[in-house]
Amino acid sequence: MPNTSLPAYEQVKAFIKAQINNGSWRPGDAVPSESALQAQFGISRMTANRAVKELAVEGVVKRVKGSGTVVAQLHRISSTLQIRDIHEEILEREHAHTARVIRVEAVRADAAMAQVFKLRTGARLFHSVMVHFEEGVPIQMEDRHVNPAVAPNYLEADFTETTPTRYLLEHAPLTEASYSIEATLPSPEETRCLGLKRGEPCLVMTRRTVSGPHVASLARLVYPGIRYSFGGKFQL
Amino acid sequence: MPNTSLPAYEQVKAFIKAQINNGSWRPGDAVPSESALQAQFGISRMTANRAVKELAVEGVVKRVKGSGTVVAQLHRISSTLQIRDIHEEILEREHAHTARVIRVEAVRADAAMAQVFKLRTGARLFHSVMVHFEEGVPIQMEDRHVNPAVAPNYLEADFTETTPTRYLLEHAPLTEASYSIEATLPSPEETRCLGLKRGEPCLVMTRRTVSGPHVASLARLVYPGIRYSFGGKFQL
DNA sequence: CAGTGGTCTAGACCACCGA
DNA sequence: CGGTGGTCTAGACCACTGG
Repeated sequence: MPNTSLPAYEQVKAFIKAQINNGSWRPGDAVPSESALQAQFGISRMTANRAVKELAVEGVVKRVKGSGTVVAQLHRISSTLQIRDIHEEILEREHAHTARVIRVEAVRADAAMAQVFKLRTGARLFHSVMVHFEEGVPIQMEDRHVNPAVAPNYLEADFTETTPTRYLLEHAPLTEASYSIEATLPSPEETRCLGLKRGEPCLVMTRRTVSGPHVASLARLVYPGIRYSFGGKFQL
Repeated sequence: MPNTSLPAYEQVKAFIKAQINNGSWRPGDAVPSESALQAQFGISRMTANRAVKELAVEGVVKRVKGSGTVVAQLHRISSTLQIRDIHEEILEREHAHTARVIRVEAVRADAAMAQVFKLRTGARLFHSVMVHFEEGVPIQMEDRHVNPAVAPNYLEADFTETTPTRYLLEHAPLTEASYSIEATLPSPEETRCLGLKRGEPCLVMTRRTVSGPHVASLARLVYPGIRYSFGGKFQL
């Protein structure tokens, strides 16, 4: 009873987590039912429900309708990987963000790009290439293709003032995104623009965004492997 | 009104998401208050609260106590990065998992390792090195240090039968974990064990797990950059 | 001050599960 | 069948925000 001021459902959550952490309840063991918790803590069922439901969302317990609640088998080591606008990310570290625009142009989709955007080969696409600097140090090279249907004036945007990510989010409501992170060796141009030495590896995030019916954008974000890492934390 | 059978709170969530996705409500715009939704949908306040609260958890809207709810500024492109036992991950792809144990031993902590584990320099640690294969192809090299306090019999485990991750999860309830993902060039030993060519880059995940009062384990997981990527998806 | 979200209650009906 | 979780209601008190 360390905190009587905590909300009741938080106290119930803390109690359950404590039983799991100190080993009293092993994975697969049953967790008290909502009505049992209701009686034990002198709370209403809605409050007990909220506590257990949130633990289920966090992956700590597993609920089966009609059957009961059990401690989750493997405590998931999971974490929310935030993919954010590089501008905001740098500002949050209280650093200065600058950008150098290398290329903004209209291009024709090759077969691979056409497939990504669900357009025909040769369809018109916008293409931008730029380098982002944090405190003057190159930290990301952004090579992006954009569907003209969602941002017809993309070529006129001033990307020293706003980022493509921000521009797109403001002009095309985001409905879906997928990404992958890989390690690769950069191309000669990427090596030069990021100020890398020969053979130095990079983290590459490829990100595809969807806005309503359209595939909005495909971005290839190249980070110097030695100056950048994706990280996260998870707490039970 | 496509689905009258959907739970009421899901209908409210769908309504709000639709307004955002079709551009009627822009980032920063106010979302109707709980009492307004209550009246509009003919539901109780608890139900309206649940709908908006879940959207807040998903990052679609932002709530400020006493002030109100607004559409989130930047729709977070976020995704749960699952960090899982490599054995389960491979089985889920319906592939065969095998492992080759290279080294299992007790070592003395150097200064850096001691700091990670919050032990004194020279303290006894367990150390294991192994390679995981998917369908016979090397896919991860795992170099792991383990705190003897949480797994005193670690050296006796048969890691061709179980993975260190699984062994630790079963012997030490997990309370906290942090990780980072970087791109690096592998060491000569890693290059050899993973069957890489010279200069081929790798994804390295460094993962630290905590169990109760102890730092349980520090793992360095090396993946061939060309054969592996971390990926995820996000849907509004 | 009135309006907001945060929390909570004491009921309720339902679909589902296992015995 | 009884117990479970999933959902919902119609109230309530509180702390906080803004004008």
